[in-house]
Amino acid sequence: MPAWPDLLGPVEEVAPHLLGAVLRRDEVAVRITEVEAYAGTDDPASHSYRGRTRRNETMHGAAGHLYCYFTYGMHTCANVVTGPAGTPSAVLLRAGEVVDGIERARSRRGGVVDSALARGPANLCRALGLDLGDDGVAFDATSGVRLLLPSHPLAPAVVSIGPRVGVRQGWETAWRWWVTADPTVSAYRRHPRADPAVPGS
DNA sequence: CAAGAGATTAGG
DNA sequence: CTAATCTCTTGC
Repeated sequence: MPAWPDLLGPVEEVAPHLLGAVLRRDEVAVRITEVEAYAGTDDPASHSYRGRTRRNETMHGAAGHLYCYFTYGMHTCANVVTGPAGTPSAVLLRAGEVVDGIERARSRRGGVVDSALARGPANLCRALGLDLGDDGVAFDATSGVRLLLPSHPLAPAVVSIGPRVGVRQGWETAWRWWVTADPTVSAYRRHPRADPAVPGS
């Protein structure tokens, strides 16, 4: 029996179930309002599309771990790994609502309105104090990083679905889920040089 | 080996 | 629109 049976499964099924989950890092907790799915070698937008590297090592591990990566020379983003070991897939946590430790989150983010404290994948990490040192940690008491899944998935009526933000290849795949009209959700931005639509699709 | 792109963001 | 400047991929 895997440690996180609810996280193990096709990433496009697990991802929307993470909406409403609470990710806690010590005293700060965030209720997840926006996620994106990234799969293995068939998904051109995924870090694991071109195989295993030192950076995406955690993505190839077992479900129930945190995959943190560094990007654009300055930002950390966090994912929940959802595949069995050897099958890379993960859910990018794009935005959330700070539900505990808001004073600490404010001091880390400096000057933004509360709804923007954890808006955007890199900002969510800053609010929670997550960085590369948290890559690969398991969700358990000893790591200080915990994940509380909702007892029931959010009703489909309050969930919106659309294309992933900022990806150049595979942008047509509607693998982004967010809580409809939630003020903490980030704005959609197309990649400046997104691949043209495939004719006939 | 050098250059470019990237699951981003804040600031003009 | 640009800079910030890490990690990996692509091109010469």
